[in-house]
Amino acid sequence: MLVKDKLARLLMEAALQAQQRGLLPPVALPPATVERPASPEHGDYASSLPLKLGRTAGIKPLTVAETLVALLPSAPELGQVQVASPGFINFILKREWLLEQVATILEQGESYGSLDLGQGTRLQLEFVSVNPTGPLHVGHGRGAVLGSALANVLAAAGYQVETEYYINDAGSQVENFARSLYVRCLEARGRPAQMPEGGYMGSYVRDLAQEALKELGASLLDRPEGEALAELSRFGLKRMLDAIRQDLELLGVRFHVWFNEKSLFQEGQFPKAMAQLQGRGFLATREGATWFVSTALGNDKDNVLIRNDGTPTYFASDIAYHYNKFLERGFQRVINIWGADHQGHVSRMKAAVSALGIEPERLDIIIGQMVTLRRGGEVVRISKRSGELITLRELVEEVGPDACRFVFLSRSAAAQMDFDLELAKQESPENPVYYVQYAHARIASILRLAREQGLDWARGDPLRLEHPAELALIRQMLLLPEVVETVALSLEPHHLPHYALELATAFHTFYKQCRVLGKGPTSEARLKLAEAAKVVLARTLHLMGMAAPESM
RNA sequence: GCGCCUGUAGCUCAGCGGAUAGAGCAUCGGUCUUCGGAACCGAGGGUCGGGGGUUCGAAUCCCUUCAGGCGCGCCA
Repeated sequence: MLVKDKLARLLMEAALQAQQRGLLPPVALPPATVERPASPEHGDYASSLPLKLGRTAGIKPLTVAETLVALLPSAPELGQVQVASPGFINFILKREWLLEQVATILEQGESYGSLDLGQGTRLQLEFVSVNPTGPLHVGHGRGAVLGSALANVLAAAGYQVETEYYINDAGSQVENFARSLYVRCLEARGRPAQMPEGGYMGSYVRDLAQEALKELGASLLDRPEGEALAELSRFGLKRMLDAIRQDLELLGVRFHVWFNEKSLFQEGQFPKAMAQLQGRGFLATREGATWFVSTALGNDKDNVLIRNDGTPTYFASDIAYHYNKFLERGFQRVINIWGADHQGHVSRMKAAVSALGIEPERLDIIIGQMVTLRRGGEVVRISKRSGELITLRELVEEVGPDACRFVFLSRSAAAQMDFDLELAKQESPENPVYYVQYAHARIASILRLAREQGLDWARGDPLRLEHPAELALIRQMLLLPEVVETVALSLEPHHLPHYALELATAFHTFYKQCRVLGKGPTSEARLKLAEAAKVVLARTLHLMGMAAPESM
C-alpha cells in the first residue's frame, strides 16, 4: 500500500474515533486526501482534511487538526506529525523507516514500483493504427511513444495489457492508394495517366512504383486493370506495413497483435455487430443507406454505416472492431490513442459502444494533439497525401530513439507541441535525456570502480546514512510507485520524464556532496544507496521505453 | 456557426482546489588537487491571455471574452 494511502486511512480512523468520542459532530467525512506539499518545510506529506472538515463541522480547522493528531494511530512509517495553520496536518516520515527502504528497493529490483492496481484486468491498448498507405510521420511517432510507454506503466500497475495495431486494409483509401500506385507505374512506363481525386502525391509512391515494376514485372500493366490493381494493392500494403513496422521498431515500439480490418468481414464480426445494433433498435434505413441513430444517445447527428452502394463506412467497421474487442475477445477495458484529426469520431464511437450494450466507461479514448515540426524557425507542414513530408524515420535517425521518446513523452497528450529538430539535435549534450541517462551511467561507473577496488558493500547498513542529500535521494526514490499510480489512473505518461529528471537531480546532488568510494561503513552504506538509486533510475527509464546505459 | 483541446518565466513545458507558482534550455555569476564537469551551487526573470463569479483559499472550478490548433463527409 502506498504511504499516502496509508496516511489517509490513519486519518480516517482518527476522524471516526473523534466522532465516536463526541469530539467531532457526526457529519459526513470528506475523503481524506493526502498530498505532497510543495515546500519541504511542510513535511513529506500533508493533509488539508481539517480545513474541509472544519467547515461542515462548524469547528475551527486548527482545533480539528489538533483533535485528529491526538487520535492518530501510530505506524512504522510515521515520524513526527505537526499541525500548521490555518489547519494543515503535516507528516514527516520516520528516518529509520526511510532508510530501511533502501534495502527494500534492492530486494525488489526491477519490480520496484510495480503495483496491483489493475488486479490482472484484461486491457487492450490500441495505438498508431495508421493506414498502410504511406510512411509514418512525426505525429504518428508521438502516438507510438505515448502508447508504448502507457502500456509499460499499465503493465507495471498490474493490468494484463495487450497492445494492438489496427490495419485499415479494407477501406476506400486502400483502393485510392492502389490506384495512385497504378498511375505511377503507368507513368514510369511512359504511359501518362490521371491521378485519382485525392490521390497519394508523395514521392514515395513513385519509388514504390519502380519497385513494383521490378518485382511484379512490367507485364502487370498489360493485364486487366482490376487484376493489376489487386496485385498492386497487395504489394503496396505489404511494403508499407513492413516499413511502418521497421520504423516503429527503430523507436522501440512493438505490438502484441497486428489486427486486420479485413478479418472483421472474413470472420463474420461485421454482420454480428450490425445485428446487435439492429436488435437494440439503433439502425434506420434512409435514402438507400443504413444509419446509426446516434442522436438517440445524445449525439448531434446520425451517421451512415452502410452506403447506398452497399459498402460499409469506416465507422461501421470500427463498430465491428469494437464489438470484436469487447464482446468476442472479452477485454474488460479498451484504450484507443487517436490523432487530433479523429476528434469528431470520439463521441460517436462512445455512443456506438453503449449502443452495443457495453458500459462506455470501459472505453477510453486519448486524443494526441498535433505536433508542429520545425527546423530552426521554419515550420514544416506535414501532410501525407500531398507534398513532401518529414518521416518518423528521419526524425529518429537524426535525434535518436531515446531523445525522441523523452521529448514526446514530456508533453501531455492534450497539448499541441513543437518539435524543433535543430534544437533536439543541437541540444544533445545539454539535453535532459542525457542528464537522466548520465546519472545511471555514473552510478554504473562507480559500482564498477568499487568492484575493481575489491570493495564489498553487501553488509553495508543504510541506517548509517544521515546526510540531507542522502535522505533527499531516498525520498525521491520512494516516489516512483506513486508516479506509476498517477500515470495508470490518469493515463498521462508525461509525469514520467518529469519524475526522471527530479530523480536524476537528487542523485547528482548527492554524488556531489557525498563521497561514495572508500573504506568503512559510511562508504558501504552509500554504495548500497547508489545501487538502489540505479535500480530506480533504470526502472523509470525502462517504463519510458528508454535505455539505461552502463556507460555513455 | 457548433464541438473538443490549448494559452503559465525570453523559449519548450510541468503544476489543474490548498500554505512564498516550478523544471529544462537560454542569460549572468560562482565551484574546477579525489568516485565520469554530459556535473554542482547561486542570481535575475511571471499582473498564470483579459474580465467577472464561486470558495476560508483559484493558475486550478463556473460564466464570459480574446488568440491559436483540430474536428463538424455515404474519407479514414
